[in-house]
Amino acid sequence: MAGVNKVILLGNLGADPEVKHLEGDKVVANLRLATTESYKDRSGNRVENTEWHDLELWDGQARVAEQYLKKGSQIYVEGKIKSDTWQDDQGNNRKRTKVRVQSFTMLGSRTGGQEDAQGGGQSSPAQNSNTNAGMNTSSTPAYDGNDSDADDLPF
Amino acid sequence: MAGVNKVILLGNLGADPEVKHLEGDKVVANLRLATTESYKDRSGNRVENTEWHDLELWDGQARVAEQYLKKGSQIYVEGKIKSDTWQDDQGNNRKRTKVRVQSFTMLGSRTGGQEDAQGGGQSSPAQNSNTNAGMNTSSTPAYDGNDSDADDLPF
Amino acid sequence: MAGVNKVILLGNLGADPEVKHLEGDKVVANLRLATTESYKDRSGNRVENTEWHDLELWDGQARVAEQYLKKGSQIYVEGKIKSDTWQDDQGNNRKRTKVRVQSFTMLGSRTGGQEDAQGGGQSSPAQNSNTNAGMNTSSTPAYDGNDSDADDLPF
Amino acid sequence: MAGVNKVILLGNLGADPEVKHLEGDKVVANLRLATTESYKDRSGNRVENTEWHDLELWDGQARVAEQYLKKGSQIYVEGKIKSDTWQDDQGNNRKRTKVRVQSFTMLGSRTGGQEDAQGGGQSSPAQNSNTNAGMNTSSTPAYDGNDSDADDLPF
DNA sequence: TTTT
DNA sequence: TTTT
Repeated sequence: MAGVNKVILLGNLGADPEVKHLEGDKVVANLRLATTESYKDRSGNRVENTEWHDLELWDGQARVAEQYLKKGSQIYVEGKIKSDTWQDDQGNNRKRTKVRVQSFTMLGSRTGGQEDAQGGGQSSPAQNSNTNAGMNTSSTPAYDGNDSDADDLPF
Repeated sequence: MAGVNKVILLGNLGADPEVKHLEGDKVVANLRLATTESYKDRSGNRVENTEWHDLELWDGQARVAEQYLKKGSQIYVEGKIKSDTWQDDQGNNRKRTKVRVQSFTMLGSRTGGQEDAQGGGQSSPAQNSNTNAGMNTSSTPAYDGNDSDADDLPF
Repeated sequence: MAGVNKVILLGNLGADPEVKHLEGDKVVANLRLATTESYKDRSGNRVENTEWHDLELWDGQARVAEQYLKKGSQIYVEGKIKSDTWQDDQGNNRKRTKVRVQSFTMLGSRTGGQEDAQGGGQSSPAQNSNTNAGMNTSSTPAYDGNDSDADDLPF
Repeated sequence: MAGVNKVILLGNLGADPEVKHLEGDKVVANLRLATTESYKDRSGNRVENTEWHDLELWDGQARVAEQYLKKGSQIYVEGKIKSDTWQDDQGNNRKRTKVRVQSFTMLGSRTGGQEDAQGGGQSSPAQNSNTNAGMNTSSTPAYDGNDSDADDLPF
């Protein structure tokens, strides 16, 4: 009965977050995350393999994502697999799988250049560096996922 | 560039493994795994939520699954998310997500009764217990996923 | 700055939990958990290797452990590594490392026999089975670690 | 019997790797890794908490670490907890816990400046950025931990 | 002793 | 000291 459903991802965003502000103060953000593995094949050639993940974040997490993440951002994510199933117009069973994010940590950005990878707005000089500013949406375990509490935003 | 794509699951099989023996000694097994979380809602009622995962195992792993797993088996799984994308008859982009298993460990079975949850064939009395016989397809990290080596089967 | 410190264990308790009730309603439980890996060495002999872990649980988690866990219990654990450092009588720097548990799930018990591995008290027949009764101290992510709330106990 | 003993860390090195070349081509590297969590306490003050981990890497992994890691490097690590126990001069039981690394991925470096944190030699412009050059010691699961194969070095 |  |  008891189960475990845990996903750990580390990769880069393929696009800016898509954020929807719903009624009742609810917010949802959808992210496209690429995780790339690279290895040598038999002939010794380096091969790269990229997997694209659909991430879904809610409320506090979504707001942090909206403010600080953008195309190219590198993040570490913990979450769980969550599938939606429905019937399409032809009556076929359809399924779409995404990762429901429970916490994430910003690691840096690949965009390079002088733009601020963390989305601007911080006054702390430390976080204005382009490299690995490091920010965790749930650094203290006691509030993991408790994203309805705006005061829990990590800054 | 470097990425992490890791899935950790613990749950029970919804059906016996579906195994296909392909040419060239290759074997693939598909499993349906349920992970159930349960929690109390606002009204204090216990709610259960089951997620179904499509697992894919190859070669050595698939052979172990074929021999020892069945409907009801409880397993711990490590793997990665892997999606297939294609166009359907109507030209729509389709996507199917599964978990490519890298290693798994048998924990027990929910089938109860006197049947042998481990699929029979073992002579060890210890492993004939219905509960938590415990078997790992890749107990030693050096061979994690090296499932082309039949000698690496864990028994 | 941002970091990840995560431990995932699955094993059996070597002894009953040691529980201390402190002032101010605080409770701490210490567990000894064995994780065993087994593999074949070069000569093809099966080798078993057991690692012993010191687990520390607080408050709600500790209370669940006290009630339901005992020597032999099989559990799945998520937590983090946490070290205490101090100077001993001779002025040497000493360090003791343990795993601070954030959530755990009961998987079953190896005690066999007719005793109720889950500590008794449940009325649900499903949970009275000796096998894998399955109970999670934080099945819903929103309350992971929120162990100060007695109402969050999973039953 | 079957067990799981898994550690996932993401942090920065507190010092350059200490590498010992042993007889028979064996190499061992020891790393000091800091994982920092930060959270707000009740008064709303940001608190930082750093845990220091002793990492041990062998052979192929150790050689990669020696070449490419240094003080300040940010890495993602998978491994397992491993303790040594012994008796000290006074006959007391002593225990030292470390993390035996199974795979790691370089994420970047905090050293800044013009030095190439990844050790130089890459021609890909993407990898010449000082940030998040990304390199994985075992990108393909089939060789996780198979560090006796020098050809498995990821470049 | 890292990092921000 | 667990478990098989």
